[in-house]
Amino acid sequence: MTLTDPVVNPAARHRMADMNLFSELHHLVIGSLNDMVAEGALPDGLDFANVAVEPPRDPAHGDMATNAAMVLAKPAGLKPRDIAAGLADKLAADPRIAVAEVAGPGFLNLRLEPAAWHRVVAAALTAGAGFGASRMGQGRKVNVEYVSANPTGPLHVGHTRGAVFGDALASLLDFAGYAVTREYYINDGGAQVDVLARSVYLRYLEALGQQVAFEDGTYPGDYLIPVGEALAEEVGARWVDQPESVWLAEIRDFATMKMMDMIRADLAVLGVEMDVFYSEKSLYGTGRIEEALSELEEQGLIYTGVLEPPKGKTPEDWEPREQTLFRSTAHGDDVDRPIRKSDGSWTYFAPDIAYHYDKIDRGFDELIDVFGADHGGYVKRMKAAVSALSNGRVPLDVKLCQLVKLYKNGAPFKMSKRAGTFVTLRDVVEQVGPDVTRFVMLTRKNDAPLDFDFDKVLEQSKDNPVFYVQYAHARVCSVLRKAAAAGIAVDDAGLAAQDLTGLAHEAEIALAKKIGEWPRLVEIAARHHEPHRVAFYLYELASELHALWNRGNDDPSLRFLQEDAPETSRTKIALIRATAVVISAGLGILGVTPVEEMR
RNA sequence: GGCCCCGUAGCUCAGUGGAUAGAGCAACCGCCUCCUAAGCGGUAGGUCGGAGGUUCGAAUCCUCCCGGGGUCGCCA
Repeated sequence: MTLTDPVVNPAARHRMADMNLFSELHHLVIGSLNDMVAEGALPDGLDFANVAVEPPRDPAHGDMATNAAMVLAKPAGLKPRDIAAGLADKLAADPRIAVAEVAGPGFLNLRLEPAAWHRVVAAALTAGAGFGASRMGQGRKVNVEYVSANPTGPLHVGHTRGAVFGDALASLLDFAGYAVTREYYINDGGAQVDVLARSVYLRYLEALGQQVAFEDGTYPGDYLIPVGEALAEEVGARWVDQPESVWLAEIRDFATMKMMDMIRADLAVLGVEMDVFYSEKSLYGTGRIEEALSELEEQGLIYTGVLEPPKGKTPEDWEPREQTLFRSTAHGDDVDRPIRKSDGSWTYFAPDIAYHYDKIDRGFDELIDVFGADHGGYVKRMKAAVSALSNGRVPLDVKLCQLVKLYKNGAPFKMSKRAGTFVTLRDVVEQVGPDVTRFVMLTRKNDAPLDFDFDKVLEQSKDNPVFYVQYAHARVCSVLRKAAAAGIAVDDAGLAAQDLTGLAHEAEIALAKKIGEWPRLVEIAARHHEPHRVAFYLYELASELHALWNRGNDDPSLRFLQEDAPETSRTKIALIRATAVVISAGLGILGVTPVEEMR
């Protein structure tokens, strides 16, 4: 996926209003390069796609750096430093740029005028929660499928991570300009809901006073007791001593409905709200599965055949078997995959194909599936199916969430259904709250395992990133309250209009620069489908604020409230209020509420 | 054995094809008559698992190898 398109794009002017300094300067650089082409300083027909404007790793190299000269040197047949020098002359004429100097092998380092950073602060105050929102997605329709837990019991910790990840990713994409649908696929069509029904039947008998035994192959969980009771209340004793054929279908529907009510409530506790719950069962008997498969059949991708045994390790009960197969290898999979069981019924893969076909049919431009890491082996065949069904038009990105390891006071906390130490989503949220749960779940990349310590996540110290970020926001609010009490106006509109030329100290500019990174970070995180980047950025932003705050200890002129100097105070308050605006926006994407005080 | 993910400071982890690879913890040295010290500054700590390759430039892309985890035809 490429971010933007080239060169003289009329939309470029509008992007200026986004106040993404990086993309602004990128367009400036590209424009200058075009000028150089027009003047004959560069040959025609150069590809500027790899020209980047980025913050250098070492701040000593300035505020921005571009690799333009090094990328273009070879195709242009010129020395990188010569191109850089020519480009530097052009860029130096821009009012935002204080210094443009050639460095190293041909980097062009740019130092910006403080006013450029002041504009960032004002833009944040003006845009408020919308600061950093991007048009990158151009309204493209994205479907994010997540959680999709079997409707057979309460959500557990693993689901919690997927729920938070998927939800934050959806918010991030929304913020980046996509039209997002949050979706949950209910696996209510397979054998596991029959098991659920039998388990509920036992609880039903129990509710009617019978002694029952839970054998293997049933769910013994207490959460089914009220379901059995509710069923007994509704139908009375009429299914006692009746064969399964009489009650199975009805109890299955009843139980699935109850489970989904519970799951919805669990998600609500976490603050997750789906747009669509899509039932697997609704695909059966309606021709939807057949429709999807006939689409594949027309492409010659369905055949009857015998699979080779897995290479290396052959299962003991392996025997050659003829089955209906999907030629997923034609779309990048390693082996073809069965879509029918030997009894003629569908494998789980068949309705999944139909489900994704339906998503494509609903007009989504991109699909994202969030799965647990144990579904890794499923990725290639799903991508193959989507590729085939959409003729390669719709990309599917599958994000795998690794395990969550639980700790209590530094000691591993083993989960066991039998020992009753099964930790549910609700357990976690009730113990530490939705905000902490959500933030902590995003303090690791999705494909890295996550340690979750019930005690450490509640610790109020800088070791706890949740607290650290919240504290930064609270500190700003504290200053605003004090300022208001001193009669200083601190409304955002007024602060946005404040003259900021007084913000000149390097520690103040450093904070403004961090704020300026926000729009760029949003786009990078969205492009990678990685919401954890938002959490890490917020930590860095909070760190800049805490640093500046403490500089006030040594240097009173850096304190935000300056006695008898309300204008100076307002200037400094504009900076930290802009910081709070970004923290608030970032936390909003993560689904975390910013706190105003922490006492 | 095939496929997927991971391997970066003593520990836990960030890192967008860019310059001398970062943060937190732990260790050591400092900072509160002052907006929340629930915080901040500094010192020290690295063959980015290994070897090739692509590139002007690789922790990042490709190949192979080593180590850890996941997964592997009628469970979803």
